[in-house]
Amino acid sequence: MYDHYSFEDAAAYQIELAKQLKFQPINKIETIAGADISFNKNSTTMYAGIVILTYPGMVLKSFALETYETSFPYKAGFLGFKEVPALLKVWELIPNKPDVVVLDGNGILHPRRMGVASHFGILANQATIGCAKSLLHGQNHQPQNVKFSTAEIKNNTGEMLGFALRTKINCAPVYISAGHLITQEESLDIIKKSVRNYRIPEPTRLAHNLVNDFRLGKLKSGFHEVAPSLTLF
DNA sequence: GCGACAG
DNA sequence: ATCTTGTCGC
Repeated sequence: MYDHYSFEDAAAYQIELAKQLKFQPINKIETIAGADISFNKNSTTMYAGIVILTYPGMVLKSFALETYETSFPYKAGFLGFKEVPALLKVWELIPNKPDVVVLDGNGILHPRRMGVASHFGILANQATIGCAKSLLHGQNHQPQNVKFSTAEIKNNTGEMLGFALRTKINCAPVYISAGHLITQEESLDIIKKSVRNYRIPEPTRLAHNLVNDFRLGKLKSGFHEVAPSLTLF
């Protein structure tokens, strides 16, 4: 899909896509999804997966897995070109779309406001949140070593582009930013409510686990419903 | 030119 | 991202 794009073309395309970004609160959230990619080093095969869980219960309900071929290389600032095409393919397998999707990477916390979460959000016309494990753009003070302590991230212009969030004591923070069709504050709130006992919030953590099992042949492609566990009685 | 650099 | 052993801390 983007295999023939030069980085110069890609940057111009990101600037155009960014003009379509919209930030508004989500009315009601009952389901949240996590999306991620896994691949073997030096391979063009991408193993994409999207998991859907209840919100705020964080109970896994279903998940979709699919492969996609791409030769677009990884380059800081252009992650969407490598991952979004594969994610859009798995996205089609989901019958009932979730209320919001969390991506492993940034939203508008990006030099051209078009991180992988914003990129996917625009193309899928879907509310998205970016949750990165390391900082790509901007600067911030270190949040206190207290659970859910935050620090604003600003760029050299002074624009507030996201938050560093300490999801677990003694662990490095994660970086949250709005992707599309959501606000910065709501993105932060939703991620806080999606954290359990790990540094990585449940949507992205489970997506990462399943996509890795998929790559290792432990799971097959397609849409899967998870048998409801009877917590009752 | 120098340093930074999601996954 | 993936590969990969030991090691530090709760």
